[in-house]
Amino acid sequence: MAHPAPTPVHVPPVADVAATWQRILLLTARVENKLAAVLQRRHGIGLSEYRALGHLVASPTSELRMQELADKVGLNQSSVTRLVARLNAADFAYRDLCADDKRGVYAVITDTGRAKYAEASRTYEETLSDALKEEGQADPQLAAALAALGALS
Amino acid sequence: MAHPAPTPVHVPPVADVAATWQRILLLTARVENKLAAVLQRRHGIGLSEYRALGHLVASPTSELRMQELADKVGLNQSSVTRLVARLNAADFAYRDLCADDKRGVYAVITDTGRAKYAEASRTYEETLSDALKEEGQADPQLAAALAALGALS
DNA sequence: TCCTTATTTGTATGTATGTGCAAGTGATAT
DNA sequence: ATATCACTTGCACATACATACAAATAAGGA
Repeated sequence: MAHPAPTPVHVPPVADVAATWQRILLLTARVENKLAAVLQRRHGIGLSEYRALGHLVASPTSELRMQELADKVGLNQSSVTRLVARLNAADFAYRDLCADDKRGVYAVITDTGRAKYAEASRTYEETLSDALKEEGQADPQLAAALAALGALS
Repeated sequence: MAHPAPTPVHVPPVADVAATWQRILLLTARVENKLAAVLQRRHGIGLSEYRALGHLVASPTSELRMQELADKVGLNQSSVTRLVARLNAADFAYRDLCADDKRGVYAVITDTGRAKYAEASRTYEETLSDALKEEGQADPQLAAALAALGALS
């Protein structure tokens, strides 16, 4: 083959979708593991618990129906039953029966839960920002993608 | 305050890192769940199993040390012991003792495993591409980020 | 050198946990 | 009544962590 086209400096990396997906998964796994570890160590709380508290805090009424909470945290109903049980055991939330529909159950955040969330959220945000920044430095292409989402700094 | 700076047409969406991270997590959760479901239904195989087979196929020697495999699939060493046990039970791989280091164990893919992977990988790639495309359509900003990584089409 | 002992390495097993699915229960709606 | 809804419970499973074990390697002492 005479005169093969000179390879451009930046070979556009062939977009192997599966390989790219794996990179994304490894990113999320590393960051999530770090978040979970830090939250557990510094505040004695799990990721699911933390996020559930976050959604409860964000609720104007300080409470959410079990199914709503399930949707928000991305767990199924049965998992949320147990999650709220754990929050209850830690005194971060309690279960309140719905007055007008006796099937319904509200998960309500307590003051203790609020305080725990306030405390943990500083750690969470900081750890998350740092972790993403770090990942971005190791992989500029990833950094660009994260920046496009507004996930950096 | 007189003369506040006129708000530009595109308010740069305030980059709440945590909220963005949640979007990414929901994306991965949805896609991974879909992949897992389709793989399980059409090929009777789990995601971890599929990915382990992928790494074994990619190995020039068709085998990997347990710890190597653990690193690649992003699982704990003990989880890989059980993962390979499942692959073994399904006749997709077998365990081979390392000759020069009797502590070492190789996980070796079988022809059956190879065939299963070849078959499942078509489903996997297709499902993944479709799912990402779909997610991208629902969220243009996400689409841009995915495109930056070469994860689309 | 050879033997003994300690440390490290590679993997396996016991146990606990969080999760999903399927089935169950009681309340509501049609 | 019957079906549907909101949630809970029983069960199974994949995973992580701590521990155990066996092989390899290192360190001394004769």
